[in-house]
Amino acid sequence: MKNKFRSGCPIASTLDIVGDKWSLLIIRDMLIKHKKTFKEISDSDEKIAPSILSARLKLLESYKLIFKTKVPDNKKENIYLLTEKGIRLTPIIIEFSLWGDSNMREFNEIDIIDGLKADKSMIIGTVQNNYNSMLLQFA
Amino acid sequence: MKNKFRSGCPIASTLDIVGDKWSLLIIRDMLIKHKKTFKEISDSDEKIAPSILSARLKLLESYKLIFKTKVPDNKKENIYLLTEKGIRLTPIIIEFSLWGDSNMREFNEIDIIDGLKADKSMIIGTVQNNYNSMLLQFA
DNA sequence: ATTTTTGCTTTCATTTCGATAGCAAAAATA
DNA sequence: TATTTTTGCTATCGAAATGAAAGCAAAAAT
Repeated sequence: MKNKFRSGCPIASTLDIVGDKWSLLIIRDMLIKHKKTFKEISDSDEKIAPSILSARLKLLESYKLIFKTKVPDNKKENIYLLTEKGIRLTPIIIEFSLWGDSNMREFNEIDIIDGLKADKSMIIGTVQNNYNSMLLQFA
Repeated sequence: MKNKFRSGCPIASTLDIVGDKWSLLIIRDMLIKHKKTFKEISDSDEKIAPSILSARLKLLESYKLIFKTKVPDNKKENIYLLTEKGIRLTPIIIEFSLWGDSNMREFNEIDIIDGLKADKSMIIGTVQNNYNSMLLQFA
């Protein structure tokens, strides 16, 4: 894996990893919808192609935003879970959600998301707590 | 301009506009470094190609994140400024900065950014206030 | 009057994307 | 046990985006 970082700027470096059209949607599905398998993530509204999903999962794993595991009773199915690093993307996801909700209605019909009017840090806390609770069954 | 939105999800819709490797870096330069001309933005650490910068500025303008103006004593130079919609991206930019600062040091040497330890909403407020103050000279 | 700067556009090679098909191993079903 | 279905991918290939370099006209500076 060659060095793909354009500069030492933390914003640019973050964009170098998740600055594409798909990575943050994969994270969204994992973090908010608790999707865990290739199949589940494939079945999103936005129809990600398997070749892209495969490549993104590998990349996200290489930067330790996600990790791969299995459950004892299924030898085939991979379970993809967010690491701490990945879970810490929650504030970014929530800010994207809030910005789209407030600023894109002029150009696209935006879904109403329940609870988006609540206090920001509470939303972030809730999302992270819910994910961590779900994680316990794999610990 | 064809409809390029993949779904009604606010996160996906935001990604459809600024979900590429360059748009948020252009916004960063405008918002934080107060860059205003094609030349100034071209001279970033990350060396954006003029063809890409040109295309991005047009796109950001079409979605009303930025607007173009001129100063009376220079007929050539375009001045690019952030709109309200654009300025409202501040929380996203700050979260990218914080996440990169905390999570990417393992993979890239990340610049130390002054004042990033301060209270999040204070940082956001300061960045936005500074930008708005600068804007006054064009009002 | 000449040179330099600015804000682009054009060109074209390279890279990435993305739709579709395919496939082997495992799981489910008969 | 045999067959079918599901899962988690990989391969292929045309289309789109990226990016390096050159070019260029209008304006500004000298």
